[in-house]
Amino acid sequence: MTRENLTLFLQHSGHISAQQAAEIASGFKERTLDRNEFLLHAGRVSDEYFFLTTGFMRAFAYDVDGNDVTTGFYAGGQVVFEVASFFNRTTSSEYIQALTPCEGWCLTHKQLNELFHARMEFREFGRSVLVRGFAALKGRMLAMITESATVRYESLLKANPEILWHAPLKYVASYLGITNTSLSRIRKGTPHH
Amino acid sequence: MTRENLTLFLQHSGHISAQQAAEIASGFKERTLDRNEFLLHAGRVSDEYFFLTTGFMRAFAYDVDGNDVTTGFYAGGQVVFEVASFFNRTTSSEYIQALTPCEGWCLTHKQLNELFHARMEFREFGRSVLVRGFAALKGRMLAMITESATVRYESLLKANPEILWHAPLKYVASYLGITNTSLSRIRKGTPHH
DNA sequence: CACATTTCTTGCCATTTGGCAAGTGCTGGC
DNA sequence: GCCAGCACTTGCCAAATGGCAAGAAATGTG
Repeated sequence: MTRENLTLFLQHSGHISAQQAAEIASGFKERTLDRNEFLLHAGRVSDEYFFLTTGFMRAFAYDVDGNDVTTGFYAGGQVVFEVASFFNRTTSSEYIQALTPCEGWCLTHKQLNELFHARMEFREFGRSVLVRGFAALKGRMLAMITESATVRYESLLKANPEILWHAPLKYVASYLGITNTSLSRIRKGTPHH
Repeated sequence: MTRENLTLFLQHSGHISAQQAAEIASGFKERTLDRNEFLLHAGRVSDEYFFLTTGFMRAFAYDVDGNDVTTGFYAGGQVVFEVASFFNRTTSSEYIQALTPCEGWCLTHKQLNELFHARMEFREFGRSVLVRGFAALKGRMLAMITESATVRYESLLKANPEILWHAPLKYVASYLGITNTSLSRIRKGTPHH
């Protein structure tokens, strides 16, 4: 993706004027990731605010028993970073990994703060990224509490079919909060027993 | 709570100087709620950024079957508002209700934006409120996926015993993602069958 | 204080989901 | 192109959680 496209992306995602968007875009550094490459390792401090333009990523953590649990999926057009680690400058307990080759643009924490300080529109954009992520997670949580695994899977299939294109089913399963065995049975469709 | 205490609260919660804190505090309006009174109704737009000083509150929504699902609990010292509704100025799908008589201080969306614009320290404070809420919800989600209902209950009991003081068990149950029947059996301790 | 209402518990059983292990199939590297 | 290693499926059964309904306990109200 060219820097011109990044400019357009900023304009459309966040009510930012063409002029401002071009100036903001000039500070970003291009970054690509190979398939399976990590954007962030657990134990490190997240210092990349990454605008993913093409490709597909996931975030995951290990639970106490050492199981890999997928905490999020990210497609092109989304901002990818670990919120708490990035803003609080604490070590991350999550990994972020490319599931396909990825391209995008990134800012360091320092650059982001300077831009937030200098440009109100970009500040609003940054806030809306946080608010959007928060609201999405609340929705997932409510679904987790009130809907069956089957319904959660069907909703995901309808709302985010691209996840099923790019991620192995075992990652989808832990994201949905079920085992890969159960997901397999749900996908088969017939009642299990 | 006096306005002087609000000033101290701001100082300690957000690296805000005494001088700034006093100026910021001067804009807040005092607000009290009776037990069971609503801070926010579903269908309305949240316009109160509420610093709860004393009392206990909960947020909840209704699922498709009309069941009341508790989405959050709030104790004194926390900021209470519906993030998406407040910042995006959209109608809320959640209610926020006082479980005990409550006291606190509030800001409107307009006031908050003016303060964010004028005062960098307060902006940082606002961001940290969002980040903290986001991280807490991620932790709850991970626990929901990886831990049994019994473990989730025991963790809650250890980390937030005040919830059990103030909220009826049926609210705690839906917050934990289980039925009140199951919570009752978990509390009893003996295996159920 | 007495009543009505709500909350909580408990027994019975159903349903959902998980664990394990074997088997199948796909994929990627040499 | 072959082999090794994952990923996925499936059968069997176990464990966790839920649904319902009755009763007990707590709570609010006049």
